[in-house]
Amino acid sequence: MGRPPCCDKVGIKKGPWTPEEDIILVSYIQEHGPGNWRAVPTNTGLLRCSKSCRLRWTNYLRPGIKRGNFTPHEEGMIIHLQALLGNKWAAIATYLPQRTDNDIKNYWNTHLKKKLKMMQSEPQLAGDSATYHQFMTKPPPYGERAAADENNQNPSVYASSAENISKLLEGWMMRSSSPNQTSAASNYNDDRSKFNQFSDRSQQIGIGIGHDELDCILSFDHNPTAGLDKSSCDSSQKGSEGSGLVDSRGKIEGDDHPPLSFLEKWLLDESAGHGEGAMELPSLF
DNA sequence: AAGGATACCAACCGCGCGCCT
DNA sequence: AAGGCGCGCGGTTGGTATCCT
Repeated sequence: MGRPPCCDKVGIKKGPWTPEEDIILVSYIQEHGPGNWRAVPTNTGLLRCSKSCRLRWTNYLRPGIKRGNFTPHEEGMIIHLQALLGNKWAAIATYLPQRTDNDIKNYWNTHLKKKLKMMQSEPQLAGDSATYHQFMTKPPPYGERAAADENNQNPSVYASSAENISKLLEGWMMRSSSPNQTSAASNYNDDRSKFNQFSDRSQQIGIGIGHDELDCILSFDHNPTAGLDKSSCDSSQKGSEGSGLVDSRGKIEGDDHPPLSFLEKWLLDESAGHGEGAMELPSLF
């Protein structure tokens, strides 16, 4: 028996999502919460597969997602967790609640795998943790925009999902109102005002994202370390199911972590003690 | 300046698991 | 108990951006 397609292929749109589609999806999820993905395309009229909707939400639109460069600490966590768990990106992502499994997977494939390969080709580096740290944190020789931007603390680097929503909303509002309104801008103040616009507008159209929630989201953009303390946003996130740091799968707050108490302890200690500071190799492995 | 090479990342695809009937 | 269905996960691809020659 062949497996039936997850959704009717006829009339299903593929490829990049448009701002309009994002708006529709976000507003629907804000109203109904994530889940029941099968019903999303039919209820919203989106010509997208349910899978595509879920993916778009979890990897891009979900609030609390930190995008852009990974901190050395995050790198360290990924490396160790990957060594321990293998390519269980979803499991790894539970320890990095601001990152999506897709993001981690991409980062591993494009950056870390390469770094580790270089490590293996220069094994003398591995024996010296200070050198290792230097090696792990130095930017790769080529095309490492993220690492360069890290030093600038460029707000646009930490582009949260809210910023994405803001951007798409900006375009949406430009179309739906005056065509000569704001052009694309990336500085903090512009973002700030866009967030306020978005918040106001969202209230009007019933999406229901308040200023507090946007403030919380903004804090991820401009204070990356704050993300490690997820309690900082709990109050404003609790109300919206699956829209907080905890993804729709609810893995973070649950007790279903893998039995990694030793590692877990280290990770928690690292988070508490180091923030995004220099990664140091624990003597665990 | 232009074309090729490389890097990055959003999105797709197919499979497996678990729940429900 | 078995099959159907929906969701989640991991691997992969394709488009775009950036860098190099």
